[in-house]
Amino acid sequence: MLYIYTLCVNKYNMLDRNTRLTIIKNFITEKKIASQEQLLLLLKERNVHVTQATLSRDLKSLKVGKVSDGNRGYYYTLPDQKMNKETTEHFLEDITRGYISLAFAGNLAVMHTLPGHANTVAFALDRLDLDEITGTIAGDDTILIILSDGVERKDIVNCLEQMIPDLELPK
Amino acid sequence: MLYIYTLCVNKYNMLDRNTRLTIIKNFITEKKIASQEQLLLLLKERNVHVTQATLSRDLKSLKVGKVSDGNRGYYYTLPDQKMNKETTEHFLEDITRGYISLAFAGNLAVMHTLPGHANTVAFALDRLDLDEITGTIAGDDTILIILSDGVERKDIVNCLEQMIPDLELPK
DNA sequence: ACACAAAGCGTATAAATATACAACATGAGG
DNA sequence: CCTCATGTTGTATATTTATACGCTTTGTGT
Repeated sequence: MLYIYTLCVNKYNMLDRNTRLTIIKNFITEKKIASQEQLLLLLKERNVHVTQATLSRDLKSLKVGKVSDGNRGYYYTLPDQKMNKETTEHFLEDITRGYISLAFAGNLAVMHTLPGHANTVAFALDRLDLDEITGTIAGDDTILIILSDGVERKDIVNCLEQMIPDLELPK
Repeated sequence: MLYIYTLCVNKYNMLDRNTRLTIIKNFITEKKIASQEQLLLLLKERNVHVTQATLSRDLKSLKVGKVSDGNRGYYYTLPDQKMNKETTEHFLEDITRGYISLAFAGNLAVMHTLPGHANTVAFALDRLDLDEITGTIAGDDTILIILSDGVERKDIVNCLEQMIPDLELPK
């Protein structure tokens, strides 16, 4: 992951707010951050100097939550973006966000997703209305994709690859 | 929803801790609770008298998180019970606890479980990361298991038998 | 250029949450 | 019965997070 941010500063040496929010989002996605103080230090390492008060406001505006790590700790999380926008672009984003892997068995395809994302991804696949896909069934993190008659593995891989070049698809 | 709790109190008039935790879980499930103070009042209405300190400890032990409501507010949430312990031993226990039977159809396997256990068992099967299994889809008491290419029925039976000798598997 | 409104920030402080500590309760072993 | 180890709680306090207030910046209309 590469962080890109402008170095534009005003006379008060403040980084642009949106840039800071982006950096914060990246930190929260990548690391398990337990407190604003910890985040403050991480930002300081990146030469982003703000106070705890600003951070508190930033987190609220990002709608960041705090959840258990399963043991004794807590860490910040970004909210699930289950937006209701109904555009192809949005569906592709949903797929990209949840996708982990794709495999085949017989005439079925099995897509693994992040936990809880299967529904969102399957919904997106349905709404894309692809000829190659007859239907999908979603569990929690697995989607069964029923391929249309005569559709080969490479067809569906090509189809997905064309729409979302970033996906790590099977050969 | 009916709340059931014992009225057993000791000489310090304290309700049983587990009972209180159950009541708290119910509240958190049903309502959007934004602070410990609010929860304190709700409990008081049910004649459960504790201090904020105890509540803080209760929430931590329940691994309760706090997430955005999408607007300006935050509310408590219980963690997904799926992501708890992540050890092979634990997964095998989950399978043993829920397993009822296994059957085959084509290149698919169908596992029956105790009602409500399918998700837990399927999650465990997934996380064991077996070569023989391409994916699973869980309903309430049934799991569809998609076998990997070239895997025979006896392969999957052997595999499960080796890991969990106690299971009653098909001959 | 000027006035005004809106947004962003830091300081100081308030509000919310966590915890150190000591008291009491409970259960196991002697 | 006693003693020790463990667990639960309240009080008081520490830590963490949110916000009121005043200042600076930026944009907009005149």
